[in-house]
Amino acid sequence: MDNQDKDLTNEEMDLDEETLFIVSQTFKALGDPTRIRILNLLADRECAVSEIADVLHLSQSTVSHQLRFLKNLRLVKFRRAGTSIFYSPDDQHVMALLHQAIHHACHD
Amino acid sequence: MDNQDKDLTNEEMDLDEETLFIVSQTFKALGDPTRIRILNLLADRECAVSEIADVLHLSQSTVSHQLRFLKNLRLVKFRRAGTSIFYSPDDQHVMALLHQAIHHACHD
DNA sequence: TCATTATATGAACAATTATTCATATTTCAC
DNA sequence: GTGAAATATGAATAATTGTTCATATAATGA
Repeated sequence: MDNQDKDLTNEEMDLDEETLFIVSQTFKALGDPTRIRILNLLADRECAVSEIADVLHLSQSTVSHQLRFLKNLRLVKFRRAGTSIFYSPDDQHVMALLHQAIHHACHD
Repeated sequence: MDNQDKDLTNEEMDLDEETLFIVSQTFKALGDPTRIRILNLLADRECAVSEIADVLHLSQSTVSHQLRFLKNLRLVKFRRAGTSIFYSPDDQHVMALLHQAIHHACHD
């Protein structure tokens, strides 16, 4: 029996390559403490790069690199305001996953 | 203002180190295609190591290594039956995260 | 006990990744 | 335009990680 032979939802069968890629990329994005801290901060409020660096005690370069990572996956968006660039979350699904995981880690 | 000064839920503030570690470890576990495929299979049914290897076309060693990884994080449990060892999921929260992510990847 | 089957483990290797340092780019005020 | 401030980028490095190969351990049946 292969994937085409069932009309159930796909989730109990072997995943196609694209889905597998998207899912693993998404979780990989959330699998680093620095990115978790950045997203968790942005969940609270839109922040400029330097602000993130200050609040989280990270170098400007580190923050910028990680924001590029998150931007490439469309997990954050940004707007320019003068010389500053303000970042905010751009994927409610992923933010929900993060929120859930934090909640479970805190309460279990 | 530091973390003790608010009585809101913690999730909008900087995370303590332990929570950060647990959350990032959890997502790291889900951040690899092989582990995702294994967990997704186990979500459907309890499986022996060799069965996982066969179904997913992976080497016995790879499966065993990844199961150890998942076992260390208490994401799977196992029972022995003769010379076989059957694995199954052991963390409903993490399985829920995986299920959600797959669902979103498939439907968005 | 011995051979067989199933699983686990350790070392080695290639690949990926997070951070740092130095420097480039962009915008604005003057 | 020039200088200053904010952000982005590239190269280099150290650390982590996933797989493979070879071998060890454990349970079974004869």
